Amino acid sequence: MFKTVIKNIKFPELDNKIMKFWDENEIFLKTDQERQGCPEFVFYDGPPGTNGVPHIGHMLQSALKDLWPRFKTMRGYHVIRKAGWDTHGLPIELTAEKELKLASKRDIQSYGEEKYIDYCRSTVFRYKETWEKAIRRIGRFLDMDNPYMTLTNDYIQSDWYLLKLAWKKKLKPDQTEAQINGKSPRFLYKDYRILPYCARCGTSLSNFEVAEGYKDVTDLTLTAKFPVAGEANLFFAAWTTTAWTLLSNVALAVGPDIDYVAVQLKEDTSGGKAGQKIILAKERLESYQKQLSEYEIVWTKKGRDLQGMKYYPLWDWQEDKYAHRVLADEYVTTEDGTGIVHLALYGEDDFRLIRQGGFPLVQNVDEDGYCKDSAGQFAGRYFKDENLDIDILKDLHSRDLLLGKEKHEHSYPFCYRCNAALMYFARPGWFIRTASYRDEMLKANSHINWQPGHIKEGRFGNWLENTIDWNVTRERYWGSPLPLWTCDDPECQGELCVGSLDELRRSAIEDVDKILFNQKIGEIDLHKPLIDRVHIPCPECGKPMTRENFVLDSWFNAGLMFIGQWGYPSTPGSREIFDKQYPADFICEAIDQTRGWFYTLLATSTLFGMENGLPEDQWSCYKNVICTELVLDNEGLKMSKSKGNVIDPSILFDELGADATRWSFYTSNPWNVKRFSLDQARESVRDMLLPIWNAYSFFITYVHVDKWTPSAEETPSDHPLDRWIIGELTRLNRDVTSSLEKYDVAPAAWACTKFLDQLTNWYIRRSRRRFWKSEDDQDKQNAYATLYRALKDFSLLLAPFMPIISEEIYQNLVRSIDKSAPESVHLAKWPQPVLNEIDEELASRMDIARKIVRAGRDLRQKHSVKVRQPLEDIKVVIPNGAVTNVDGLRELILDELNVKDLCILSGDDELIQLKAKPNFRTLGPKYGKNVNHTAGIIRSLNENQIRQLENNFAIDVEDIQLAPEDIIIDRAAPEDVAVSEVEGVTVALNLKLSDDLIDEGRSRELVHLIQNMRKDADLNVADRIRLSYHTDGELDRAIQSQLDWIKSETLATEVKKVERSQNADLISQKIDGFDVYISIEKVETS
RNA sequence: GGGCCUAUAGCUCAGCUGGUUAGAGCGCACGCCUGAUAAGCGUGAGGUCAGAAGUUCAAAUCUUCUUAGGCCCA
Repeated sequence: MFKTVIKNIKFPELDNKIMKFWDENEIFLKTDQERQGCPEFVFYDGPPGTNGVPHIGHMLQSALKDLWPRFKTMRGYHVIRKAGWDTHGLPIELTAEKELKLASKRDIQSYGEEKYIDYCRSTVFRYKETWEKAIRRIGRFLDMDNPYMTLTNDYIQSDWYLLKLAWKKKLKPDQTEAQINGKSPRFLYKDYRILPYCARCGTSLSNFEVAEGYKDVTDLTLTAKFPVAGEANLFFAAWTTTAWTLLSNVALAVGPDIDYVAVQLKEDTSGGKAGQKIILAKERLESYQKQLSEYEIVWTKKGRDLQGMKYYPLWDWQEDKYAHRVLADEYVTTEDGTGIVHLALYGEDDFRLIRQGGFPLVQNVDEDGYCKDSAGQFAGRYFKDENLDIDILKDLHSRDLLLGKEKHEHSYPFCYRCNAALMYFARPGWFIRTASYRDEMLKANSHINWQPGHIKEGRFGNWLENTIDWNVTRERYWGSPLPLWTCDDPECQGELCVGSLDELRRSAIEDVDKILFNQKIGEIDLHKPLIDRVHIPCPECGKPMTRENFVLDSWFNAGLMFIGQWGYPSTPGSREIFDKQYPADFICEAIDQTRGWFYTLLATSTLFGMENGLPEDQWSCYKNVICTELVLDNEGLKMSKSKGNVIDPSILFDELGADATRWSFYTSNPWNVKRFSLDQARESVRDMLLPIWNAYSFFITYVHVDKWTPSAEETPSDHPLDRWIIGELTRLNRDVTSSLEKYDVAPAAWACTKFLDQLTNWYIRRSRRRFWKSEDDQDKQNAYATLYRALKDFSLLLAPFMPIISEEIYQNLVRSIDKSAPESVHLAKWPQPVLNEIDEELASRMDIARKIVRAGRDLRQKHSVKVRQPLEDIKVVIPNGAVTNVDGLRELILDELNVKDLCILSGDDELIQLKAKPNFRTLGPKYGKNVNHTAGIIRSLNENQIRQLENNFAIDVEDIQLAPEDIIIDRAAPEDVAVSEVEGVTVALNLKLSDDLIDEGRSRELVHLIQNMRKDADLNVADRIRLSYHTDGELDRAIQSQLDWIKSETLATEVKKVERSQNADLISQKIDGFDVYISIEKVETS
């Protein structure tokens, strides 16, 4: 027997109940166990960092990430849903630095590397429980007991495995990169890159940190004169805002297409002596007017013609036979300075050009910000020492190498921690040659299904096209260690990349297990600082090698979770599970991951795939991906603490519950920016949850009255409502299934909303009488069986979306009467749509019936005739081409509109005016420019002509032949008749009231009053009553004429007309202005 | 500065390959219903489709530009 249903449902309480049920019965575990041996559906969960709290955007993520695993489990797949946590990376170190009040790497050194790293480790899981709670609260099934964590030894060894793969792989000799720098052809190689760097803190900064610290400052800028080699009195003029970088100048850059002039000074000026010739961009002449004064242009040349010219360095100690030449590059502009740029190894573009041009890598200011001994008279000076600029300036001036100086205001980055001026410094790092397998990554991308589609060729494709080699290391402390050892002898090139702990054991000089044993955590620990104490004999010279002091980019770390989560390949058993769990069918993250996780997964898995001989379509470790957008507040602003517009997810759960919160994310495309508000989320309760609950509760109420139970061999009903709703259910099943298979959630949700409307506002509404009528006939059985199936299947289809309410309904509708059924809706089979249950013809007839009803209601409203007042007849005109047969649906319409008769009129009734409208779709191609002339003719066609066309005859009008398909016939109602039209369906209601109709209407009013009294008396729907009333005259006549009907409607066993004095319980009411006195009394059944 | 996305009713969003009068839900107004009832239903008002130009017989839809917002990267 079905359990009774709480009318006053509180969804957050239902959440508790169902989640408790899941826990106690280990439903999640069973989704794993019961699908063992089934085909795998592979889902990868991206690892969030847990030193921050989850926000509403993560709820969107969770809602989506939970949907497909549930769906696929029901579809018969085995789905592993392993949680993951990102436990490395800069955010953790920044938190630690802040809390320990450490401002620099030097501070960290003096605090103690080991203590610092211990502290980092201790903060990693600070909000892990908060995360776990939020994930559970939204009803997500996720294995958080066995998560993958990037800090484990198994995971780190996966890092090592992949790095070793890259290290072993070499460029082919014909690949150009090998020629450029003559460096290691390995796919893992050491190089430099320019990073924002604080010399005082000894730390490079992330872009984000740099952005924190820009300030407007006034600096002394100067324009130096570089003497052209072999030409007396000819100089290049180059401008700089950082005089100290001149100490490391190695080249000058010009724009290839920029016009440069050599101007000869006519007199001595502050910038030079008469006769000297200065080279600068023509466009910049004007701004040097003061220094140049009177001059003459000697020649004009394009920048590219200056390329290769040699010049003398500003100081003797800078001499280097490979340096001090001019090169041309597009990046040079004439926006400021002289249009000639001095290059030193303290800028990103500089670095690129210096490298491309094969210039020496000179840095005369060291990483502490002091001039090196090689910097002549400036050795030992601090780079931002104010006098340094002035001394350089004076020195140049004294040797007539200064064209000009001025104060210049610009914005310059400062260290956000210590306020010192930053410099851009070349830092070492280890790189993976991603650029050399760009084409392979593009091929891999071609096999990925992106939602939304434009990401594939757009944002992500563009990013791949522009891939440069990937710096996978950071000069930090807390992270996966780079497993690369290089020879202590600087002359020796020996290096070794270690691919696993076992390999390290075999290779190391020391006893690895002893050195790496971390007392505090009681196990081997591969992190710094222990790993730094391991040495390996050099394969080249046999001397000891020391580990390169880097940790891995945490993006690299996270990017190889496809092997890392199993600890592949070093963990026993990982190969077997990896083979089954690669590649992922589905991942889902926010759009910022195109440069993050989406990219790093692809970059690592493509390398992995190529090296392991996987086919091209498996180079990407994910096949389908949904990119979600941001969740904003209802003003379209980013939620942030400072604006105070953050919606705490727990508020949603406490007020609305998990299902409603989830649903509010499913109803719009997740790849569009979502404006989110609590009010909007509340709509999910009102629009979906309550109507579902009401429908379910309605069913249970009547099932209890009739003690109905489903039987195994239901004969299919031929009632049109039943056949129709089953067809719509099947259609829903088909549409939801295909949408979800395409990873397109919103249309699936919309289809559910539409079905719910059809179920509640039409099927149940129109079937109510079938449930409450007293005969227990086949029709009633059919109604029960149909509604039962609709609710049951609907709950199955909703299960991936709203796991709670669907579980509750399933438990009652299925499990409470069939203990052999799957224990949970989430272990049940997804219903298979039987497509021949969709009767398209019936569906379109039903559609017309609903339109007729709408038009009829419209008329009643316009003429203020209540639905309780029966009317004689309704006339309906249905457009040509539509189904004219409403047989079987006639009763529905009559009942809904409370009319006695319905007649379908042929199209030529006087009710209707025929109008022809041009069908541009066919006319356009036929008439082209003359389409408007033809359209005019069509609009002025008379009814006869239209009828001819309607009857499929072509006609000629004004020499133009019109075909039937050229017009669209519009049946409009003339303004002055009581007629209404809804989407082509026109109806007329007969509003004339006969005495009989009036009597009927009044007795319906009486029934209405009695029903209200039943409700007020708290009677059960099946309780019988005795009815007493008093009235006279017209109203009494009406009651007498409908007595039997009134009795059956109100379940009155007897009706007594009484005098007012006879019964004190009589309650005074009014019907149509007549007084009536009524009392009811419940009949006690024995 | 570059790439990508977005702009449609008061709000949140649909609108496919150009083609009838641009749709839905919410909100609002009015009304209905009441044997799902601290629910339910209907009708109505409300739009120069961000702006401009172009292609076309025809543009919310295609092209270009502009404006505003967003994300990512420099």
